[in-house]
Amino acid sequence: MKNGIKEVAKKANVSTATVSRVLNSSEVVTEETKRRVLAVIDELNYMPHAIGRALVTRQTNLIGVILPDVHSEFFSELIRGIDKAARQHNYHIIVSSTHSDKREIESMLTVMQGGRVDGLIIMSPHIDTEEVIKHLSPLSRVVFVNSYLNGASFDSVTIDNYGGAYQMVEHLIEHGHKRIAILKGEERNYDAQERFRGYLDAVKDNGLDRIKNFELLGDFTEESGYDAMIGVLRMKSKPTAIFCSNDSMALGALRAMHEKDIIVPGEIALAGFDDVPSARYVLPSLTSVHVPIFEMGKEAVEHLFVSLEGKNGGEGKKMMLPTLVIKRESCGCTPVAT
Amino acid sequence: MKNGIKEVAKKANVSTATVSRVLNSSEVVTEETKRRVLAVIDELNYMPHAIGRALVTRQTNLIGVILPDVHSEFFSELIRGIDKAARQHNYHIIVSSTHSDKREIESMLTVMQGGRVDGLIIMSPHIDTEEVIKHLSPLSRVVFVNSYLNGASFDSVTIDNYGGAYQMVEHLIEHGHKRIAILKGEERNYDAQERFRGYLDAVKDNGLDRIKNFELLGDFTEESGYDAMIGVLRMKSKPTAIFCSNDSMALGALRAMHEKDIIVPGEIALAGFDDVPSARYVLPSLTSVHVPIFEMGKEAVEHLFVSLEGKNGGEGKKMMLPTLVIKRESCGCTPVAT
DNA sequence: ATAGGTGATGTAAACGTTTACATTGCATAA
DNA sequence: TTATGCAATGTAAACGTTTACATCACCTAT
Repeated sequence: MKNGIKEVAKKANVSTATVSRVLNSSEVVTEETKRRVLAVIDELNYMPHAIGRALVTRQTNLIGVILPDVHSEFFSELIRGIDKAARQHNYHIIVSSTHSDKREIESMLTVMQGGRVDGLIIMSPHIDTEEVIKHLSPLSRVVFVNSYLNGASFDSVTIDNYGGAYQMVEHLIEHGHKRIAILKGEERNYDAQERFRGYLDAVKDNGLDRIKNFELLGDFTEESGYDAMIGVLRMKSKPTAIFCSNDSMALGALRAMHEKDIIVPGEIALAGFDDVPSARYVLPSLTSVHVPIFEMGKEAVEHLFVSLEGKNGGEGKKMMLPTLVIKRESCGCTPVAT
Repeated sequence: MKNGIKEVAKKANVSTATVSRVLNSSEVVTEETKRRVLAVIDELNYMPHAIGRALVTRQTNLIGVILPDVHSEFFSELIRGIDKAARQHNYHIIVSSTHSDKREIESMLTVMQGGRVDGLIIMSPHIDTEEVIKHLSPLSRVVFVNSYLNGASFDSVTIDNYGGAYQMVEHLIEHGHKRIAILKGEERNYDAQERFRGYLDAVKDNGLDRIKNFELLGDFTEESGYDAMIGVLRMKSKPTAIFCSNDSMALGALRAMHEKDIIVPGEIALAGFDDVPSARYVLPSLTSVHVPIFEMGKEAVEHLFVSLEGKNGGEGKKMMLPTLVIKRESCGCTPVAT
C-alpha cells in the first residue's frame, strides 16, 4: 500500500499537477478543489517524497556542516547556532566531523556535493584550508567559519581572536604585570596564530620586552597546559602572569599550580581564552575571553542564505565577531572566594 | 556546462548503463571499458548526483538524529559517537534539536520521513515520547536513545541510570553516611526518574530511613543546584552527604558550599552524575558516575543498521550500557589537594 | 553449419515530484 | 452568434540515476 501523489490525485479526482499545486499553495486552485485534495491528503496520511521533489526543484533544503575535531562546548554551541538559524529558513543540517584528516575531508566534500546539499559551512582551522578549497566545486555555495583563509574569495565568519588576546594581555599589563608569558596553541592552528599575534602586539605596544623564553608551546589540551606549567615553575626567573591561548590549557596550568601550592593570582596571575562553562566554577574562577560561538554559527547561515538567494556567487564577504574580556578572580580583579 | 552521467557516457562511447555499472563496480564490465570510462569521469570531474541516485535506489545514506536540548558534553559526545559509526557505514547524519517542543518534534518527523533519511535516532527523555511515536510512520526504522519507552516495540539504547545511582548511593553509605539527601531532576525526565529510583532502592536495601525532606527538586541546571543547596544549608538537621542527579547541579551545590564556607567532604560529602570534564578540575574534584555517551551513540547506529539490513521490522531490542562510579575527592575517598 | 550458451553492452522504464504548455469551459463583448 | 479572454485544470516532459530485459557478437559443442 504505497501512497504517492498519484494515489492522492486519483482519490481526489484531480491530476497530480493539481495536487502539487495545492501542496505548494499555488494561488490558482479553487477553494473547493483545495479542500477536497487536502482532505484526501489527510486521509491517506500522505507525505511528499522529499527526494522526488528535490530532483526536479534542484533544492534539498539541506546545509552541510564540516568540522574538525573541536572541544565540546565549541562544537555544541556552533551546531546549535547553525541549526537554529537553518530551521528558521526551513533547512536541516548534515553534520560531519573530519578529524582534520585530509582524506576524510576530501571524501566528505565529494559526498556533500553532487546535489546533496544546497550549501556548505566549513570550519578548517588548520593551514591546509587550501587543500579543501581545491576540492570545492566552483558552483557550490560555501561559508567558512573561523578558518585560515588568506585572500581567497569565499565568504567567511570569524571571531576576533587577535583583538581578544590583545585586550586580555593589555588587561594583565594594567594589573601591573611586566613579565607575561603566553601558552600558545599549535603552530598551524589559525586561532592560535591570531591569539599569539595579539599577545605580541599588546606586549610591544605597551613598551614591554619580548621574552622568547616566555613563549610556550601547547596544543590546546588540558594536559599540554599542565605540562607547560610544570616547565614554567622550574624556571629561575618566572613570569608573574600567564596568558593561555585557550581555557583547557589554562585549567591544566591551574591544576599544576594547585599541586605545587602556587597561589593564583597572588604569585602568578592567569587568564584564558574561550570562556568555557567551567571557567566560572574553578577556584579561583578563571578570567577569560568570551567568544560568541552561537552567533558565529548563526551568522554563517545568514551569509549562506544571502549567497543562496542572490544570483551571483559569493563575493567573499568577511565578517568578524567581537570578543569580550571577562574579568574574574584569576587575574586579580576580584578577591578570591574561599 | 553541466556534466551528468550522459555526458560521460557519450564521451566514453558507451551507454549510461555501462557508466553506472562502472560507478557501482559491477563485475561484468571489461577492464578496457572500465579504464576508458574512469578516465572520462576523471577528465570531466564527474560526481554522481546523489538525489538522482537516491530516487531509484530508495536509499539516501542519511540517518536523522533528533535530540532535545541537552548539555554540551552530552550533545557533542553523542553526535561524535553517532557520526563515527555512521561514517563507517558510509552514512551521514542530519542533526536537529527539538528543544522538546511538541510542534517542533512533529514537523521534524514529517520532514525527516518521506524518503529523506533511511533511519532515525531519537532521544526523547521526556514522558511525551508517546506523542513522538504517534507521528512515526510505521515503515520507518527507528532507534531510541536514553528515552522513556515503556514496552513499545522499538529498538532502544540506554545507560544504566538506575544502577549508577544505586551504586553511588551505596558508596556514600560505605563511607558511613546515614543521612543522604538527593537532588532530583525534573519529574518528567526519564534519566531523573531512574536515578531517583536507584537512590530510593539503595537507601531502602541498606536499611536506612527514607527522609522526605532530603528529596530536593532541581532541573539539571547549575543554578537549581545552587539554590537547592542554599536551602539545605538552612535546614536545622542537615544531611551529611548529597547525591546530585547530575554534575551541573553538583557544581552549583559546590559553589553554594564554597560561599558558605562548608568543607567538602568534611562537613558534607558530595557526589554527582555524568562525569563531565569539569568534574576532574573543580576543588575538591567531584566524585561522579561515568556515562558512556560516545558508546551509546555508536550502539544506536549499529542497532539501526541491523534493523536496516534485516528484512523484518525492529523487534524492539533493548540495550543497556553500564555506568561506572568514579571516586574522587568530594566523597571522601581521596585526600583533598590544597 | 547450426543451435545454444555466454559475456558484454545497450535500451528504456521506473523512481516521485514540478511545471511549461495545452486544453477546457465559461463569461463577456462585439 | 461568434470571437476573445481568462480561470481552472490536465498532460506530459523533465530532473539523473539504476536495472530488468533485450540485443549482439562470438565461442563451443554437436
